[in-house]
Amino acid sequence: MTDIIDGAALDGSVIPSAEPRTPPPGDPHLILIDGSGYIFRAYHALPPMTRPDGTPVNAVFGFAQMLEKFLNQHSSSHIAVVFDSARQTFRQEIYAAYKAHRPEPPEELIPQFALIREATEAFGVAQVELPGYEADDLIACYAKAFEAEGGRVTIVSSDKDLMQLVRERVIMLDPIKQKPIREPEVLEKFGVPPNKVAEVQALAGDPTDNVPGVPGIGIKTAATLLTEYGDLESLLARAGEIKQPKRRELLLTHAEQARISLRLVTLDCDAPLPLPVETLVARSPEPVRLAAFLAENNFRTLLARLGLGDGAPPNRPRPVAAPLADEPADPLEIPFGNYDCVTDLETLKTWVAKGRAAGVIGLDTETNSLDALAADLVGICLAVAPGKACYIPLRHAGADLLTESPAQIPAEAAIEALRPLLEDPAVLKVLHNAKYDLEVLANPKNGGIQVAPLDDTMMISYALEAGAHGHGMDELSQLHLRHKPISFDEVTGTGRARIPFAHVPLDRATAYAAEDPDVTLRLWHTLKPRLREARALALYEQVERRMIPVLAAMEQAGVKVDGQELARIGTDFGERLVVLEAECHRLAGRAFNVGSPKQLGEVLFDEMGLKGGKKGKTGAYSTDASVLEDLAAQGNPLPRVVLQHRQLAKLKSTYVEGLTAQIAADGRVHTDYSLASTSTGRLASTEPNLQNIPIRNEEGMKIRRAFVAEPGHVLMSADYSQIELRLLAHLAEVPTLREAFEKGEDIHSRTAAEIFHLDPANVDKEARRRAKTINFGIIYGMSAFGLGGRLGIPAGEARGIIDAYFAQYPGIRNEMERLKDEARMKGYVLSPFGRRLWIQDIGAKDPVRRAGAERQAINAPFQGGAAEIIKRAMVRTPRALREAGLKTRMLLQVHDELVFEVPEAEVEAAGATIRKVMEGVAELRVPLLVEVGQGASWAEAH
DNA sequence: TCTTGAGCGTAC
DNA sequence: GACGTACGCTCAAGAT
Repeated sequence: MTDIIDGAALDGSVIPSAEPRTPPPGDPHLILIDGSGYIFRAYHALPPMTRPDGTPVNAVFGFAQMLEKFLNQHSSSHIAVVFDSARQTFRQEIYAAYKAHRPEPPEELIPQFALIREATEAFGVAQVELPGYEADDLIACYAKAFEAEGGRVTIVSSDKDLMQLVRERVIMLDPIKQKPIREPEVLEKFGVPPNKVAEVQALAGDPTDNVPGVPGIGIKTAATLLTEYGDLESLLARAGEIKQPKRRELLLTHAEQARISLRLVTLDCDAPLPLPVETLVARSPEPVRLAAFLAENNFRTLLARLGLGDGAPPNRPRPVAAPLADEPADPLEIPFGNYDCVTDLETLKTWVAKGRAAGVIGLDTETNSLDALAADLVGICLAVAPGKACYIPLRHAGADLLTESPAQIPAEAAIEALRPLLEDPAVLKVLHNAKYDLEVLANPKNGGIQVAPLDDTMMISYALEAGAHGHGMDELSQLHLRHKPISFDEVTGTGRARIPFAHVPLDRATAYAAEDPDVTLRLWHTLKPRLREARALALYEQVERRMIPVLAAMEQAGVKVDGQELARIGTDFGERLVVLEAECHRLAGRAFNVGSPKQLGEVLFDEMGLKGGKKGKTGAYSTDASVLEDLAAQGNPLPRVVLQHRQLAKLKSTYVEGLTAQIAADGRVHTDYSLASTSTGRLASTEPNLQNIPIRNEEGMKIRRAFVAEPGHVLMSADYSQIELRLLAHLAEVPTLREAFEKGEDIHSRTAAEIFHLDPANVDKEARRRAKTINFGIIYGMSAFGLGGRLGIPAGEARGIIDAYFAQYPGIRNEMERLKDEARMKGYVLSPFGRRLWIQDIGAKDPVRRAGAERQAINAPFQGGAAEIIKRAMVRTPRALREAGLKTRMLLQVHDELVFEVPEAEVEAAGATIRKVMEGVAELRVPLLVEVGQGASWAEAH
């Protein structure tokens, strides 16, 4: 399962270095614009210009003007502008003087670089850069990748260094002379074909880049020599044979310099691709965005030329380099609806062809179940462009038993026709909540399709705006597209009137179903570019997107649960509950429902006269555990019995019965992890929730013993020790806590010694308990009142402890204040790895709500940082296990713990591999420590 | 009869 | 008012 994405989305390079494919229809053509060349020319060609706010913009204006003109004159299926992203590259390591005398860019140009990137995005053109690589290298990489896919490539640049890339399907275009450069032009310039250009340059050198070459040898001589000797190495090897003594001497003396020069001028075409080739697909600019950009920079002539000026549209700008000639320019104006229902194979094939030509498609499935692992595929929907979508019914039935099934393509035939598209490494599939559809389609009964490569708009939204709002498709559609999609309930009805989707008439099914991939594709166009702007692209590509197949595999694997054991526990609990209930009734003097807090409150407070005020806005008595504990301490026996009843009732209903109902035919329980439901980046687990299985007391532990391994296997648990406190020591830079973690000391004892000024040997249990409470309380933003309540001491005394804590650890207080300020200023706080965690209510007038938001702001980075660390471990561990030749499977994640099923023979190797990955996944200022255990059950693995 | 929210308790 | 993040169960009241 993980394999389908691994090679693709993971490193950004979806293009395998396989045989060239048959070119898809529609002439795949990638235009790569050398952004640096454009910038340089724009800057020097135009006199200084500034915006009203004083920002220099002459290069931005020139760049935008040139780009607009170019897009107006050329069109292609794919396009990108490539920028340099480093002064320090591998070339400086080879030869320190490389480009050493290049002056720093002029001061007025520096603030314009960012604006130029904005301009590129505003025109709807992808921009590519990669730290440590020059634009030329990236151009080489993308040319190679696209050519391997059967496409052709045009490089727009006048940089002669790029001429080495010219070949049959790769040409250059000189942007000044508007002249194509093919092999003859290269031959004319260098006297050799393109594949020898680098060697000529290696001999001749290049003063502008400080490439030394061999003194006294120019391009002409170099070409002659290479033609005679074949290649540089042969020439250097046989230099002694050269007749002219001077030339011979020079070559012999400077042979090594020539070799170094060759490495400097040879472009590196094996760099990772920062963006998948598919995302470079040409698209029309969003008029609103483009107009906003042009207006912001006061580019009125361009606004006017594009028909975007004041009182602009109705005159829509013409499509610029649009992939489909008949696509209108503004996605917001393309109507929803009017979708095709595909019921014959010929039509389906045309949709498959359209999808391949588009390179990016929206995809969604319709099924008969929310449970991905159980669902039968009922239909598939595709979108090939905004507004162009279809529904392909596969297993629709008549509305009732008397009505015949509607005509549709036999499911197997349709699936086989779609498989090449859905598995095509050159077609990016965009889904919303991809994990679900991946699992449905991977199921053999639904075709066993391995969808790749993919993007997930839910995860894109989550990477951008966790905590700001939900990430369901309907919500995002209304938020970003101002469109309310047809709801599922509208189509199927609700309650007992609900009909299975397979029975919905095809016209209504199509109107609903095809809208989903249409919305998804439009959301992708809107949201994907924002990842870069929010500095969230790496988070999305390297963590969130990779989690999808990892979690799918974990869900599919499931964990074995001993149903008979659960049944025995349930019987035991049931018998004891009967006794406890009778005892409650006896102590109350009457029968009542012990499970009803309302009735219990009446018994305890109205009838028995115990004291304990009201709570909550409903005015009801609170009867929670802390209240009952207090009452029990007063000497009344009933609360104690109720507490015991509550505990067993909880275990029986939620864990014994709830869990038993979830055991699948394979004897295992398959949870559903949600990837985008928390505000901090944590996962959540549902149906069943396997992240809150009891562990803290003996009765609860019995449940955990029912989680077992297959025969011949053990369960292995690996959990991060004190990860959030380590993050506290890391983020707040607390030297003494760092030292304690480095030495492996007991962190709470160390804290106790420091805040209570005790000799470490004299820290007793109570002091340690208080220190532990405050350590965790800090991470939760706890107040003196809360701490006092927790410790059972007056708030004043708790205040003293907190003051002592902050006096000892001023860095922590500073960090807490900084986080609150950050949230107030920006509306979000940054996690330790840069994720934006949005905080609701931080600007609320209501002080209660605002205080709550401040606690969230304090807690979110710690919780979110820990979540990110374990996610990184999760995307690496399966691969590491595989590469170690192990069959160990990762089954569960519980926030700071991973659970594996390990063949007995692999225990040692798996433990070592897992620990190594988990501990090495982040470099903090304190070490990460992972505790590993194993046993026949989850209880024993701890 | 079904849906919804409160109250409670489980985990990290 | 007072400790962050989740999910699921039962009860009870209100909607259908």
